[in-house]
Amino acid sequence: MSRARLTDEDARFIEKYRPDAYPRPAVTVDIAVFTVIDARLVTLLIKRNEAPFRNQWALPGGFVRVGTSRKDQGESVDDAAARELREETGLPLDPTYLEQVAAFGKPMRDPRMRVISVAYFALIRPALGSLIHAGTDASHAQWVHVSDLKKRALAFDHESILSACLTRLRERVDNSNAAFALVGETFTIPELRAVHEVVHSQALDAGNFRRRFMRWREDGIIEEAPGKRITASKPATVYRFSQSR
Amino acid sequence: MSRARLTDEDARFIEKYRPDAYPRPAVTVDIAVFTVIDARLVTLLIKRNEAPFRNQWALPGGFVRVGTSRKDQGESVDDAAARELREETGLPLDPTYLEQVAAFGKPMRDPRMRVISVAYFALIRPALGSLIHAGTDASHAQWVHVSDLKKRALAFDHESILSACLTRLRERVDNSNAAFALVGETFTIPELRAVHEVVHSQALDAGNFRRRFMRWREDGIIEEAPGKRITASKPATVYRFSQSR
DNA sequence: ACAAAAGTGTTAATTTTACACCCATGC
DNA sequence: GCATGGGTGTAAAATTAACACTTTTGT
Repeated sequence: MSRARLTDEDARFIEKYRPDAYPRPAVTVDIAVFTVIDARLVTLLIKRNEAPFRNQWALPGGFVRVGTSRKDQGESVDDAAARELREETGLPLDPTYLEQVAAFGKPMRDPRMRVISVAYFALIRPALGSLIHAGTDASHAQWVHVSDLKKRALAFDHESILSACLTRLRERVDNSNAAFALVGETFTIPELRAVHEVVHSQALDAGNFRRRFMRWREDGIIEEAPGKRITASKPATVYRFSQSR
Repeated sequence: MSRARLTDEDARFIEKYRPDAYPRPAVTVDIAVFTVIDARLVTLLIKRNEAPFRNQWALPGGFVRVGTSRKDQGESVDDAAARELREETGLPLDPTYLEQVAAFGKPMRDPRMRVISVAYFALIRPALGSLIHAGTDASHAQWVHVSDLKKRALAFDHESILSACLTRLRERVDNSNAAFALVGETFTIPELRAVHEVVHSQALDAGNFRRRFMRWREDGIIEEAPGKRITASKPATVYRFSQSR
C-alpha cells in the first residue's frame, strides 16, 4: 500500500476549491495529565477564568492551530496536544508519554458553538509534578486525587473524557511501557510496583511482581543502573528503562 | 462526578461570543467497513469521482454536518459515521457494529485544506455484503481482500487509517463481541471459528475453539437456536448471539 | 464403505495466584 | 536484636496448546 499520486487535474481543482462552502466545527484537544504524588494517582485540573463554566474545573487543553492557507495548514493534532500541555503545565520539556484516546463529538458539548475535542492522556514523572504545583497559582492549576473525582463537577463533558482516559491509562500500564513514565529516571522494583498498585488501587504480591519484572529485564526492556537505593531498611537494586527499544 | 451548571454570566457571555474569530478545520469521518466474503476478510473501497485523487480508491466517508447556529449544532460525529455508512453502502439499516478508532489530524493530509478525520470501523453480516456489490455500480464501490491491500494505492492517508482499523478489528474480535457481527443472525461453532481464522489469517484448533465457545455459552453470551445447519457432512448445532446483554 | 466435518477426551506446558520464608540493613 | 522491607522458593490452580480419537451424515 502506498499513497496515490496527485494528478495535474487534482492540482487545477485544488486551485479553485472554495474551502468555506460549509460550516465547520472548532477543534480542541483536552489532556488528562497523570502523575503520582504521595503514593496516589492524581490528575491535573485547571480552573477556568472565562465563561462558559467560569471558575469551574476543567481538563487542560485548547484549540488546534489551523493555518490560514492551503500551504500553511497549521500544526498536527498531536502537536497541539504537546504544545497545550507545555503551555498549561509550564514544563519546558516534551511529556514523557502522550497518547491519543478518542474524539468527543456530540453536539452541544460546548454551549458557545460546535466543538469537537480530541482527548489525550499524558504521564509525567512524580518529581516534575510538584514543580507544576509550585510554579503556578494553586487556585489556577491543581492536582486532584482521581479517587476524589466523584465529588467534583467538571466543565463540559470532561467527566466522560477523564473516565475514558483513566480506562486507557490502566490498560496501558498493564500492556505497554506506560508505567515507566510514572517513576523516576531510575527506579527500584518496589517503586515500580507502587505505580501499578496506585493505578489499579489494588495491592500486588511483591514476589509475583518481581517475577514479572525480571521477565521484562530478560526481554531487555529494562536494565540495571549503577548504585543502590537507600531506604529505611534493606537497600534496593536500581534499574532504568532501556530507551533504546 | 457530574457536569457543572451554566451560570447567568455564562449565558450572557455565550450570547456575544464571536465564533469565527479563528480559522477552523473541516472534519470528516472515514469508515473501514469489513465483512467476510468467500471465507476471506474484505473491506469496502470507493472510487472517487472528484478531485483530489479522482479515480483513486478511498475509504467511504464524508463531512460531519455542523449546524449553523448555537442552538443547532448539527449531528454527532458518531451519527455522521452511521449516516455516511448508510449513504455509501445503500444499506437501510444501522450497521451491526460501529466503533470509533482514532482521529487523524496531520496537516496536509488533504491538499485542498486542513481536514481532520475521525476513523471508524464497521462490521456487517456476510449476507449483506453481496447486496452492496450488486446494488451499486461495481466500478464505484468494491470489496477488496485485505490481503491484497498492499498492491493498492489509496487516496489521502487512508492506508494508515485502514491499518489502524485492522489492528483494532483484530483486537476486538479477540476481546469483545465484535466477531458475532461477522456471522449470520444464527451460526454454528465452525462458522464462528472461520471468522476468527479469517481475521487472523491463521488456522485454529477446532477442539480448543469449541471449548472457548462453550465458555461463552455458559456465560450467557450466546444461546442455542432452533434447528440444525445442514452441511455437506454432519449437521452442526445452531446458536445465536444473546442480544439481551 | 468412505470422506468430511462435527464433536469429545486426554495430557503436557505455561501462566497465574497464593503464601511461606529467608536475608540484609538501619535503628 | 529486632523491625522493616527487599528478595527467594514452592506448590496449587487455572489457562493454553497440541493432538489423537469418535460420531454422524451425504454420497
